[in-house]
Amino acid sequence: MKSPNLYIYNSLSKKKEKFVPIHENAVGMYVCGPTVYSNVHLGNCRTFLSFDLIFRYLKHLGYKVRYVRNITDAGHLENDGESGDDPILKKARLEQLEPMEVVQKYTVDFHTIMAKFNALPPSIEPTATGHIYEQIAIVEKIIEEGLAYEKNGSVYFDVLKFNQTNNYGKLSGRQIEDMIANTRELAAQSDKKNPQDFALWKKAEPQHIMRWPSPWSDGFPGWHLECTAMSTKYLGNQFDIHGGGMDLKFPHHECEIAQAEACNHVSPVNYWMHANMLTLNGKKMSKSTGNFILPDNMFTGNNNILSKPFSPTVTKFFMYQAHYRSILDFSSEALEASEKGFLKLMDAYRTLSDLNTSNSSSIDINAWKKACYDAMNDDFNSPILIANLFEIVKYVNALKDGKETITETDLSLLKQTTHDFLFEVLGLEDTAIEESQDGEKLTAAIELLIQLRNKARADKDFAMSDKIRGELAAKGIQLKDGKDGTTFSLN
RNA sequence: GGCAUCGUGGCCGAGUGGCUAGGCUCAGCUCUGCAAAAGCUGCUACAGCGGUUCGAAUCCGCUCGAUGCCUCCA
Repeated sequence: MKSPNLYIYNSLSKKKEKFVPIHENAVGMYVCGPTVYSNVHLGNCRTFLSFDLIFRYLKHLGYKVRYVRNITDAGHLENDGESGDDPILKKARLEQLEPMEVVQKYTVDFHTIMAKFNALPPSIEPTATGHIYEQIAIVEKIIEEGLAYEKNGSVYFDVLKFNQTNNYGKLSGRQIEDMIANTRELAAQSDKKNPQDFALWKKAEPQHIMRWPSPWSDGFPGWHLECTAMSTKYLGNQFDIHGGGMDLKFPHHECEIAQAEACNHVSPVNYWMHANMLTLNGKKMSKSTGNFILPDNMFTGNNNILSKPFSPTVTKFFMYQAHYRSILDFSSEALEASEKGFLKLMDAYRTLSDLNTSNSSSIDINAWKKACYDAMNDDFNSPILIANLFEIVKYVNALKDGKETITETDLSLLKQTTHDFLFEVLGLEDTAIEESQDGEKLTAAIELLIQLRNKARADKDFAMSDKIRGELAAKGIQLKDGKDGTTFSLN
């Protein structure tokens, strides 16, 4: 493959950097996946769709990508105190299920939703509970390094000691002094030496069902540990890209860096990438506050936020019209605007197949193609890519009107490039054409009505022609009279 | 309170030290039996106040406002 000129914004350096993978032509990428204790909401999906785009584009460039995205199926404590509650256990009690039934139920839901979005499955999707052994080994190593201590069956990471030789806070831009100065007064029951320390292993309370034996106690791993265990296991001590939602930057990713550096004495990740939040009513979507929408409820229209249902592909197109590092606010108006644009774009793409070619091109397709790649090479700038794709709407119309010309070679390049970006890179789906048998029958029936209407129009029987048009419109079938005949669309 | 990000035209949303982002809406026009659809054209914005500069919406400072993190969260 030719070396692409790809630049990635690195959260660690706060700069765009040229992307140079550790191994030529291969990329290791880890993304923090969901905690499966309830249905994924649309905000969660945005992050995974952002990284789906990145995964797809890296593959499109010719990289062999190993994309690891975990499933967090071992609950984390909600609070540091002993009274903390694990969301998976809480949900299990609520729904009267075994914890692993909860996990299974919402893992399936997650996969179903991501499939509806036409997101590619990751190369490896490991679970936290499947890697308890690896996590224990890491805790042992960190203790051996003298950077963790055991207290009452739990093990904590010694942040202050780590910070003497390393830089804790380099990802999130926090100074440990500030953190100490701003420590809130906690109830004093903690086993930690310092409030900044975080748990590597927690001893299970008697009522805690999810527990595993360890050298320190029957318990469960700390909530930053699984990602370190699974990323290093499948990608090595150092790998190219680590991604996740912006809200995981601190403390989760900061702690991952500390754990990995404590174990392996090297910085684990070359490029840290953070996808920004999807907001609703100007606030982050969040399960705990109830400010969220479930994907299925927007696909069906069963919600009181949106004016109508929106398909997964339109939703995705809407998201990709904003850059992954920008906050995106979710509203019915914005979705509707995206939907109209999307349909227009798809229409133009389809028309590409019906164009006439000439001996010369008046449009510089290679320059246009380069602009598309330049956009994506600039930190995966999908809004610019989409703006470029909208150019084909103008091309198609100008070519149809004979105002521009194109050679057969250029037209096929245009078609191929558009196809690649639309379907391979953005992973969109053309929903207009339902290739079902029912669809064919419906099409045949409507075309018959179109013929009858055109006959009526030719006979100046406008009462009849308007009746056909009106009745079909009432059924959600819109007729569109064009120069080359009448087509229809289903609303 | 601390750390960080952001504030762009009616709406959404890119980007940049000097050159039209793009989409949607709206208006006018073309087409049409009429309408819709489609197409064309038009609508020139960067929170406020200072500073740097030949030139800033883009860099710097301050003010105001919003959001995220600091407790589980994509």
